[in-house]
Amino acid sequence: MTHSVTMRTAVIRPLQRPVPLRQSVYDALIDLIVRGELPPGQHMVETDLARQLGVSRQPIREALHRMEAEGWVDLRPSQGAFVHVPTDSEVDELLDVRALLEAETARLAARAASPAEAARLREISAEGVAAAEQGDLGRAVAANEAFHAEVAVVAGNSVLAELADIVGRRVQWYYRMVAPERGSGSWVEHAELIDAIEASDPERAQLLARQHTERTRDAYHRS
Amino acid sequence: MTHSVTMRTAVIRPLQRPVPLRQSVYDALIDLIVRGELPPGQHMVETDLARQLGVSRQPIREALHRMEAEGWVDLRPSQGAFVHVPTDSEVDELLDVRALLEAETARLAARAASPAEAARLREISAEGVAAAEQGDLGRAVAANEAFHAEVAVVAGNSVLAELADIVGRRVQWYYRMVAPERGSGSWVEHAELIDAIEASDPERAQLLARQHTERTRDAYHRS
DNA sequence: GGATCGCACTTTGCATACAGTCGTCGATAA
DNA sequence: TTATCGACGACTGTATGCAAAGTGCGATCC
Repeated sequence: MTHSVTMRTAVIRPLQRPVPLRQSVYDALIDLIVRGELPPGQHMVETDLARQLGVSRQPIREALHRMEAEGWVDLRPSQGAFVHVPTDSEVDELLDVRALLEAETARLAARAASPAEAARLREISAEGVAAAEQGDLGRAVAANEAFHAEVAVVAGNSVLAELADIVGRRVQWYYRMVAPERGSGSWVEHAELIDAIEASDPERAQLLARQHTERTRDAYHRS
Repeated sequence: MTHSVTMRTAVIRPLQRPVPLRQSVYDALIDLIVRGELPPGQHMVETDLARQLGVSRQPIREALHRMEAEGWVDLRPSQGAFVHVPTDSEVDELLDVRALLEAETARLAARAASPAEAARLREISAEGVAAAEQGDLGRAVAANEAFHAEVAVVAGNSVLAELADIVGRRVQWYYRMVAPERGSGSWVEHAELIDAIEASDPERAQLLARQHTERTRDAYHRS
């Protein structure tokens, strides 16, 4: 019987539990904000969102609370949720933090990367380049996220990875508000970073990641 | 009338809106966890907590969701909340991140500190020393938190401060589980840090903060 | 005796209901 | 005409209700 063979060799993973509604709502709302449908300062009325998304207020509330913790919205007591309005100084602060987290992630990745992992990074990078050349913005953004996620995995610090992810997504949002065309990442710089990681050169990887973020800052300030 | 005088000189601040129940619940639950009343792995049943705290399930749920985002509990779909069980590797990761954040905070603080702010830090430090000498653990812990908070304020990056606060509190929790006696902070090391900040020596402040966290790591691993 | 199936209880996830608070608009009086 | 007070409407904060999913225990069969 092929079954017994399958049973022996198959990787049993903890299965996919039903995705809670609050998670879907969270994703949907973040998307609305990032895409600019909900502009900064916008009052997000729970009842309206609930009706539009076809769910009750409960999952909406839970998503909004999480979004507040991550800095997407401000929750004024007994007034409700408002899309967060970033100030210039706050953007600078956020970029500082991102530089810190990304640089450390790159450093750790360079210390720990195996040849196979480096190859995987090159793969993703190639996908990103291809998408960018074809002008497929969605695929390029996806590849960019995959790249950062993979570097974080290689670095092997999940706490750091999670923080970097949260901070990174907010930076992406702010960045797109001033430069809608390119949020796909600079693949030339990524290639250099992979070189450093593959060469197991932590200091260089750290420096490159930091420069990468600083370049984002310059681009932001020019707008 | 003294009133008009008061009106003129008083600092009008945005007033304190009613504290949502979820905030109180959040504080209460964190306290229960940190003090060990709810041990790691413990199943936190919403109904029970609601009855014990005298509120409905709703604020409990909201508090638990926030606590999940900050790493205090794990939320298994359709099973509920469980007090997070830290692994050794996770503690190491967390300490790495804390070292990173605290070091950067110290560096920024040293770059920006005014003499008045340095004096304020010395004040808090003195309070901490006094509390420690009298064996008043509660006051010592409070002074320790106040110290870190003040350094964060001086550093002037609120995003960084918030992350450092969240990470720091979790480290405190883990630390107390293995060394209940001293979670009050080492005031000798704090004094050195203040020296560096007062002398506007960012590199030295950064190094001292990093060493401070590494010492925490050693103490943890010895237990 | 041991393993397996099924049932009942527990608990969460989501929906709905109710009450308190805030903002706004209009009426009234100076 | 303008400022102030009051009532109305809208929205949030909290509580409760209901259905589905999960777990554990006991009965049953091998």
